[in-house]
Amino acid sequence: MSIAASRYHHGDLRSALLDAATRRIDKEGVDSLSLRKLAEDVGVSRTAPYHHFADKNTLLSAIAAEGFRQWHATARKIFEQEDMPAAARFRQFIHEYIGYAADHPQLYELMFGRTLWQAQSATDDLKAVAFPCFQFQVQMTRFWQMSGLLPQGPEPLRLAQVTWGTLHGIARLLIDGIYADRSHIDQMCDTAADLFMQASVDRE
Amino acid sequence: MSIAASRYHHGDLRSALLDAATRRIDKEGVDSLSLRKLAEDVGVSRTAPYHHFADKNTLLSAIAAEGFRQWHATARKIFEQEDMPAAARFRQFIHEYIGYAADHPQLYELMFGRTLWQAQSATDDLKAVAFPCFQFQVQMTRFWQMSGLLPQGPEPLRLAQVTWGTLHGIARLLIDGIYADRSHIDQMCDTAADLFMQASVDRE
DNA sequence: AGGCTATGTTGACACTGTCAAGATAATATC
DNA sequence: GATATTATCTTGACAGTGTCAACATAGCCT
Repeated sequence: MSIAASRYHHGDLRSALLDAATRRIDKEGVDSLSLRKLAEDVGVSRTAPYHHFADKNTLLSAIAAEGFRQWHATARKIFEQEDMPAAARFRQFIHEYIGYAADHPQLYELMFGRTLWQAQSATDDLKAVAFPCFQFQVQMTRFWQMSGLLPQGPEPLRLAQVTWGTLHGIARLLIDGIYADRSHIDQMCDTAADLFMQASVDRE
Repeated sequence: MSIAASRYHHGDLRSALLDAATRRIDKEGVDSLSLRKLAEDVGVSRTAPYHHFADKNTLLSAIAAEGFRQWHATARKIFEQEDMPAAARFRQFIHEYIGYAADHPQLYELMFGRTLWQAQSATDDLKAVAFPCFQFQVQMTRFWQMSGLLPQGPEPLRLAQVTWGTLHGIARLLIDGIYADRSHIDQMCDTAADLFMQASVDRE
């Protein structure tokens, strides 16, 4: 029982799986992740994971959920820097969002990609973490509208869908390598920020 | 030789495969498409497709390429309606783009998703069709900038990446069912259009 | 000590993409 | 028109996948 490697019960297989999976996803992407390779990584038989996750999808959902928790915390931190002017925070938020996606492309893909969302495969657990994250986006948008940073005409939800859509779209074009690459990141972020903020200037 | 069903050589297996695949993708999505089911659909053995496509990826690329050809033609048609004011054309373009994505979600996913682009799996053939399509987006952006519809500050390429990113992002949020659904489409499009065009108003 | 439950194991199944080798038909060549 | 070449299609095989069923082990509670 003393030597960790030689015991029958792993001890903390659940987190070991999550760790290994996260590492593998980060390296090779969601698609090439197999439960069997994963089990081997951790030194356990093929079907052992099924005692901790109902199926592959549940495991992926758990990893994505952790990603949302982290991102939500980061977003909150940026948004709540009250010593910084709203416009600067807004700009920083955009850079951080795209930066997060560019730094963890595979995780971002998992969090916001069709693998989990398209066929209603997202776990209730995942939804419970993700939706507050989405709603926070709307909250921030409302604040930026009230601050005069963003145009006040559209409903916050609509505007949030569009601004977030922009960030999401840029992130995806980058990640998937479609007509955009990492060297454009900062310029793209600034262009987006300018576009949004200029749109709010009052005119008579 | 007379009865089509009973001949050894299919006749036009290549297009039959493309047709069947396109139909299946439209119905069930790219992910659940299997070459074997496809072969069965067409009434041919599992490995017959390999005489017409190097591998699954090549077949998918061919389908995506056809999608790009179609979309490029549509975009061109909208853009070249010279009797219509530029602003209206711009707005229509946005609606059509999102509409196209919403009407053919699975094809859109294939065309712009990681399946083909992420791991450099896109065929040279596909790239040859897709890149002009991307570049057309930049061309249009430049025109809209010169027409005063879009802000003239940023480089056309950067601005195109951002505006296209917005459309792409909205499309993906819709398709993947992330905090947006079909009933929001028109409002989202108009919000985006307003946002972009308002940003171009001169101010002193 | 006994039994219950959580956790691990091997075996099996249906499914996938793809390669190799052989069969057949259309086509080109003499 | 006979023959050879080539395009096309077939079956067989392999390694890989997710997941279920049946069984084994160990930890914990009474």
